[in-house]
Amino acid sequence: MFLALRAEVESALTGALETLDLPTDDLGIEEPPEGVDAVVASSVAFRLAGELGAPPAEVAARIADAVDADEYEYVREVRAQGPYVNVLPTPSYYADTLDAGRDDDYGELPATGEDVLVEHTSANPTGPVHVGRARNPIVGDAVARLLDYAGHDVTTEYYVNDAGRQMAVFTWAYETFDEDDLDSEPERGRVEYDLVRYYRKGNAYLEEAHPDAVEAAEDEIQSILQGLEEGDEETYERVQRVVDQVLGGMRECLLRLPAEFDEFVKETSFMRDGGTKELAERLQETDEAVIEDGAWQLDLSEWGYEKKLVFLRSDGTSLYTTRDLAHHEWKFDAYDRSVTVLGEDHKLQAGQLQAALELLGNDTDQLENVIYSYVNLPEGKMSTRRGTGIDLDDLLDEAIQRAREEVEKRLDDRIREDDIDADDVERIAEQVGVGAVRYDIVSKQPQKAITFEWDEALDFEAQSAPYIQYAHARSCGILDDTETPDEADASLLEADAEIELLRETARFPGVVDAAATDLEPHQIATFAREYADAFNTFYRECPVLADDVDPAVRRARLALVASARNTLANALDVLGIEAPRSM
RNA sequence: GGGCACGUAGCUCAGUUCGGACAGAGCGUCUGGCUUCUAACCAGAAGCGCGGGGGUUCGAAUCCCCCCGUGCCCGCCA
Repeated sequence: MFLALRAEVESALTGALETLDLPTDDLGIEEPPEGVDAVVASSVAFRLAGELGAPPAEVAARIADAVDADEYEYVREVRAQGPYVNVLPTPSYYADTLDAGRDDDYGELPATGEDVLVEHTSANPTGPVHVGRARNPIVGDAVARLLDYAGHDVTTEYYVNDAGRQMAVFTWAYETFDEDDLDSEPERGRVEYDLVRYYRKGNAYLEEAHPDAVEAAEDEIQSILQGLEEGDEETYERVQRVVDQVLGGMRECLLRLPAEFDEFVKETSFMRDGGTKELAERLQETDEAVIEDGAWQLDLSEWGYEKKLVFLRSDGTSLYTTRDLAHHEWKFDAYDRSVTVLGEDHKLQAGQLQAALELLGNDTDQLENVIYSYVNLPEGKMSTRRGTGIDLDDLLDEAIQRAREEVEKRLDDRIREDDIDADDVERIAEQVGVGAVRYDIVSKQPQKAITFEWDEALDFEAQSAPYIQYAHARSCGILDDTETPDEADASLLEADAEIELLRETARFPGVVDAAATDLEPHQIATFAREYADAFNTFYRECPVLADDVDPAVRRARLALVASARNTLANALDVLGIEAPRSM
């Protein structure tokens, strides 16, 4: 309802300003602070005060007088409060919110018909997913869900980097070394934990072995790269044997979050279909293409890049960015918009990619990036190759373990109404543990650096998923054994806590809209926390099922609780966090 | 050296796009609350003037300039 109200306010203010013969370019619409009855406000009077030579308060009063609230469904009254023009909503604003909130899909916006591709994670298939890059699947999955809620047709893509040097190294190492050569047992039963040992062994060998031996190995690695470039089928099969196994394990790990993908697009596919070769030829024909030291490069100084972008090595082979250009033209072909979630270390590359795409005549307005900073350990960076880092599997296991302890502690602490068996404990522990990890990451602005600390990542009491999940479980506790009334009179909701909760409920679709526009799922995380605050206050102050509650009031409160349950469940759903029915 | 990010209570973070109502939460500290729909909760107290300095403005955490600190990037790697 908030979006509808705001639209009415825009129209009303524009009309009022036109009546007064004032400019309407900036309406100064904002949400008032806590403690103000208004739901929407405007600070436009400040700006017009100078022009009119009158104090802001007087201007605000004049504007408020010029609005006829009767023309609008949700605007009850527009009044000046000091220099602000404040808008109070009609009873139907609350009544319609109470109705809309009871739909299971409350918060989902109407379909836009826009096809959006969200590429995220795309971690090189070299080994177990570690926490350093865990931000990518968590933020990426939330962005995809958010755009879905905002009404777009979303496809998620994992771009598989199976053509680079590291995969050639991996393939060589996998074929060269035996189990006996490895100096450690796999840390886990899953396949990527087994195979990563070959990758690490290979890298160590290249650093430590006799120069002659290293040269022989390098020859083999080069022949793999050349084979891929030439589209040699046997080489391709050899590399894929490693890629598919490791990727399969990584997918299982990501599924625990859960992060799922509609498409796995392989980098080699743009070599095998000739797309990269054709693209390089088009680049060669541009005015910006130059040959330096035998390599084809792009002079992108017009776009502000000092560094030239090499797109063909002196031996004629393509580079990652060359293939990624073909990849992106493929995206542009198939989708209306393309969003990529990537680490800040790829920022320069992404900028050059965009410039090159423009150079090739693409409309890059359809391309957007969500950039995040890596999660580091107190002692430094995490690395798959060196084997330093916390595995995402370990983090999730630890989170679930700590959540299980909490659930069990609470079982001992108090007598509960609901019956919880061992399966329930396990389910709740998983929902809460994984949810806590996701919320910890998705609730922060992605561009801020995070240093990983176990106790911080696994703090269930701070502003965390469990707090929001708990509010949801409480709402279920009220609704579970109760008939949800068909009729509910919103005007009976008069307590501060009730009105506040209803106001917050009304905001939800608007928050989805804003967060999706900005590609910022953390806005949903902030909202969800504030919403849980409002619900918990309501829960404390307004009994629903108590005997002395008037039946009509009870019906209204039940409807409000149903709206709250849907809002909490869907806000969590946007973030990819489960909403337990009991905790 | 250059480019890009980030710097808000003791700690972890919202707020910065689009400048406006007293700068907000959680944790921690202190106080009170479970015969009442789940106390992973609620209510209250103390605590920051937004890295530093200039500027623009009626008004700056928010915009501009300089400086300091931290991170990332500046490969014929990905």
